[in-house]
Amino acid sequence: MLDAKKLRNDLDEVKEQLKKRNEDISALDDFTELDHKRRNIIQEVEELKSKRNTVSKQISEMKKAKEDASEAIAEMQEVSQKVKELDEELRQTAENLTHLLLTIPNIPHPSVPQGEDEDDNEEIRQWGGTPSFPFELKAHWDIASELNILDFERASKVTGSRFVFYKGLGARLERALINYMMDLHEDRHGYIEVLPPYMVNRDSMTGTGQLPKFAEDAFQIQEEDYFLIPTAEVPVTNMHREEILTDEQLPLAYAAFSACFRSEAGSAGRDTRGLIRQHQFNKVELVRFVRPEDSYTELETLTGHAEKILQDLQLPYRVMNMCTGDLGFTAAKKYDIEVWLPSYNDYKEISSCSNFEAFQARRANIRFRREAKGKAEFVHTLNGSGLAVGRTVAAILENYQQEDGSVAVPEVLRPYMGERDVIR
RNA sequence: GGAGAAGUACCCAAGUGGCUGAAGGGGCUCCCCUGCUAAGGGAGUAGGCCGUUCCGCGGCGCGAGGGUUCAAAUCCCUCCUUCUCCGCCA
Repeated sequence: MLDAKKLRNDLDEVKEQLKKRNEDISALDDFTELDHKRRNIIQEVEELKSKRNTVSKQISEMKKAKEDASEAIAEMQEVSQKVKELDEELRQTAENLTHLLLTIPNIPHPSVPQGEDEDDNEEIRQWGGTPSFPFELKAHWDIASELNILDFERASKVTGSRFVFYKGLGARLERALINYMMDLHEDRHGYIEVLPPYMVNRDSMTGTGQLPKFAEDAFQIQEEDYFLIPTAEVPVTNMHREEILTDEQLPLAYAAFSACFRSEAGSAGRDTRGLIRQHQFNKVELVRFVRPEDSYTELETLTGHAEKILQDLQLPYRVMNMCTGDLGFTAAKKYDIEVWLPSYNDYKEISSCSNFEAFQARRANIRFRREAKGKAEFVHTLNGSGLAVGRTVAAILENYQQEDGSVAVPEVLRPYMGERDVIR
């Protein structure tokens, strides 16, 4: 959510900034009118309430003095009726205004390259080069089925398409990665470990920006107004919804492992094979609450924490600075980390590291105070995958495949794999 | 899931319709007093949000949302959370 005061003062400038996103922002045209209407009603209704408060007190005194107050009471009956009508009108107007604000995307940071779509994203750096294979390489789903460590067929029988059973050393590899990532972030990068709820309520989904605009991307629980989390970002960021943090608490950093659930609406036919696009997948998510002035150096720190995993795993990757047209609704700036997938002969997103500035904090009302008596300010929130576990498994299977069909185990994972050095 | 009880400020807590724009404690901050400390005395402690003609004024705030009333922490309804007991369960 953007700052209503900023929209009031610099609407044209905001529009100019948002145009770069290549998105429909015509809803903003109604802002000024709604904002004025709201403030006019407030003035009118508060004047009446003030009068009512004063006269009510007089009525009380008149009654005590045994005077006749019926005239004043009759008058206040009318005032109260009017107040009721105006309050309703105000509620309606404020709701419209809030809804409008909730559907306007974040303003891109000046360091975000301007562009229309993913082709305009800017490569920041590469790591690890691209490996060549002296034999015919296989896609991870073929490697996995030959090793009997992933079972897509039975998962579609038991549930449906885009679900998977991990089996044997496949399941072990997934679990090893989760433990490896969590240990690293907790022990070396200073994150507090969190195991969050996998369902959240509507306010939480609104706080981080999944609702109201992107309802079709989420799975919703029928009996309750709950949603399966599409990422641990939602429960973890919302942990501090409606809170005022102290300055000493910042920067506050959480690492959370969770399953993630996405309906993948509109992705029919894309990445249909393998682990890349599932309705349920595991992810380790890093979430940071920081002082506004620190958020851009924090974004670099956060991205570095995610990159460290890939470096330890010796997986080639590149870091992309997402352009204005590919930024996503909530981010002011976003780096995608893309891992090399030999079967795609291309890089594929494995982590997304974003600075939301105050966009989520304003929606979720997460603030901090620099001094005990100081004014509460919005924090900046950031998050990034560290990493998507399923895609990491895919990358390991493909990059570590060997001619005989086996897969070498990355060295850092061996302690987590019962000291095995190969999956065969 | 059933039955009961409770949600008031940083914490505890009084409060059954109008001097409650919330008593009283505790804690915290500042001051006084006594070599230091403890004890004692005094003052402050509703923040937050919203509006505004912004060193001021006004509105809303007693779990949340509605309702009754000239007037609601107080009466009524719905919901949420916590606690106790029962049931079920990993």
